[in-house]
Amino acid sequence: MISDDQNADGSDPASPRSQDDMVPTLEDVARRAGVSTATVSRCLNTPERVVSDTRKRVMKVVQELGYAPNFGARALAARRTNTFGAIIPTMENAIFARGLQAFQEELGLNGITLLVASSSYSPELEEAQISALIARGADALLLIGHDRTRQSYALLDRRNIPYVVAWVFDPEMPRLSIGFDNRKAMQGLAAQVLAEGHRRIGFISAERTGNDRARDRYKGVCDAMRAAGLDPDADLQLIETEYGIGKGAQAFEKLMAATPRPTVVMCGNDVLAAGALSQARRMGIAVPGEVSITGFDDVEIAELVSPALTTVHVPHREMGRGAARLLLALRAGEGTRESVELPVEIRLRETLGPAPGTA
Amino acid sequence: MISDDQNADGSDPASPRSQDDMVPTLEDVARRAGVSTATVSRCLNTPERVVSDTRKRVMKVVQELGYAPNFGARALAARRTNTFGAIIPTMENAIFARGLQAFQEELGLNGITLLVASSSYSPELEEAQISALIARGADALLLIGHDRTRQSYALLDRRNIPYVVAWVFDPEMPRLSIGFDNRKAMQGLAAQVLAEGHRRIGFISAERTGNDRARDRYKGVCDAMRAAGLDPDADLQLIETEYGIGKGAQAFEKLMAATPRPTVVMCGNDVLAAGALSQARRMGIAVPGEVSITGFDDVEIAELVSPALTTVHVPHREMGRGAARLLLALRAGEGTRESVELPVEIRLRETLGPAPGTA
DNA sequence: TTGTAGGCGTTATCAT
DNA sequence: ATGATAACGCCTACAA
Repeated sequence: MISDDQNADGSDPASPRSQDDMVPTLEDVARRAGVSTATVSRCLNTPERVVSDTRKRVMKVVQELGYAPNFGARALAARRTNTFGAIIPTMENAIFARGLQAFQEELGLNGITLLVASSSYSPELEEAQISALIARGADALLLIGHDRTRQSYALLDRRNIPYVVAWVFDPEMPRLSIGFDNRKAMQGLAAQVLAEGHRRIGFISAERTGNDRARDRYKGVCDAMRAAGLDPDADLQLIETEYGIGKGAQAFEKLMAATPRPTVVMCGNDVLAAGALSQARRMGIAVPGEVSITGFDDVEIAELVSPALTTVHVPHREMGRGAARLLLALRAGEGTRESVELPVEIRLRETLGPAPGTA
Repeated sequence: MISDDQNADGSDPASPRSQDDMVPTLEDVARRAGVSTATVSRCLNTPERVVSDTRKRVMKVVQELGYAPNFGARALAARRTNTFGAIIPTMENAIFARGLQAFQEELGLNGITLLVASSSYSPELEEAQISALIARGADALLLIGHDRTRQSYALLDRRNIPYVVAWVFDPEMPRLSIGFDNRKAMQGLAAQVLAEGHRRIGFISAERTGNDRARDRYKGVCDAMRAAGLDPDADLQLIETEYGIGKGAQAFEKLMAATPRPTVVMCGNDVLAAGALSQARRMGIAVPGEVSITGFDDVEIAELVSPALTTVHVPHREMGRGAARLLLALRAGEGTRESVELPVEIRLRETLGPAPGTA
């Protein structure tokens, strides 16, 4: 915590680590307040069980010394941490940031602290993070999506850590989750697209390995196509790419190189779609006149861009808040084991129009 | 980790929370592997100091039992946590998300875990978070800006926790920091604006209380105006607002209601500017023909919007990475006590043009 | 109401 | 190379 070598102050090595000695402990407080450590502990944890007079005295000393309980010791002795953990793929994606903010706010209301880790979409890394959070005594965990290593689930099960899978609701998955049905949602949007007469579809997907949301969204498009008598293998052109406006732009350009061109480019998320849109402008392609574009998530940029993006609105904050409540209930032993499906809503804005040549 | 009241399990109600009994400890592993706890500990921490044969045996048992060291106990005994903490105002702001991601990546490379908390721009809340992170044994802290309670600094000092103030470089502040000079940067941009002939300036600022970055940016505009012989009190119209595209739009509308209108609306950040821009379009005001608009930060939307936003580019990722390195060095005792000023760059794009009526 | 003392799971210092 | 064992800081029966 401090320099070991730097302070080569000649003689009486003036204890190069003079700070640690100064971290006050419960005992320091107790001694200085003239009470036992038990009393100090009570002042901090169950103030009502100590007479107001001594409590005041103790709290004063606590202030003076700037005492803060050692979390490790406390966890060790009390066997609970009032800490929840969350592992998200990345903080750079606004949809997680927003949901997490709500998650944290709800937890804060209940006196519990949130630890956040991000896995960079790597199941192995996520496994390590889960392990780390468990080791840190996380009372419960928020996870994104169902895709993870078998060991991750084994870890969770063995310790019987309450957890909830968020951002996804898959009726076929038995795990407790809160979110929406990505496949169904995208299918709904695709149905709208097909209703506009589009038959050649380009799809810009986020990377699907280790990401069930992305996979489901892709499947949703296929579902809708089949339902309309189309063959995804023939009429759907897929590009998988990383996250980012620039990536969406590149993918769009590639898609436009095909002959014949797709008449609509559906995107796995709004950021990709925003990139596609900007590229269309750059290429002088009219949207939705020549090509329609759709997104997913309905983040702020969806309304900002021009023409405004047709997309699927997802209740991120509600998901975060709901996840917190589920976990809180679970921890309290209330058997809220029912997954919750949140509604999404197709937002028809300006980037989706009829297929060119349609009456 | 367990409910205190709930499980009033009268008789044998199938113990609703039978997990805790099964959490393996070092001792369990030791017993099952037929070695001492010390050896197991060594296998985990200094594997080179234990013969390969026993090590394999031990690790096998570790696997079987799904053992994970108890963090609290470890912190207690080892007196270090390999954990850094970061407190940001909000996760919903992309500039922090991005910097934090880089911060975390750098830390991960060095085997240290990051704990993130957000203060919602409240100094009191931040103080509590600092305390919580210290209690959790954070070895070092990343903080945003200089504005915080006196007690917060007292806390930090008393425990001698290494910390770095990021997103800001204020030559007048002695504290170790990494970032850029918000005031100077905004002054530079404002000078450009003035050079385009603008004389009536509208400024949409983020809320300035508890936010020195916002204050400094505002001051920067004033500096530039004075340098050009203008009086900020007379020629600058200020609106302070919350974060968000919608808020920027509202503020812009309000600014446009003035007579005479400002010929340029400078914004404290890109998100506000994006909102202003969208509102201009909505109101049929030509940008930059009738009104120029500028942002700050150069986040992705700055290039996405049309016309593209003139703004100040800030190296968010470099800040995160640099902060990590500073902290790492500090912890290692390398006396890198020098604040680092990162360069910003004015990005002249399309939303800034000459003042109407200028030759 | 308050104090005493045992124990929580690891690490680290000595021995062996 | 490995094993005992004493901390580490706090909580919580239990006793007073």
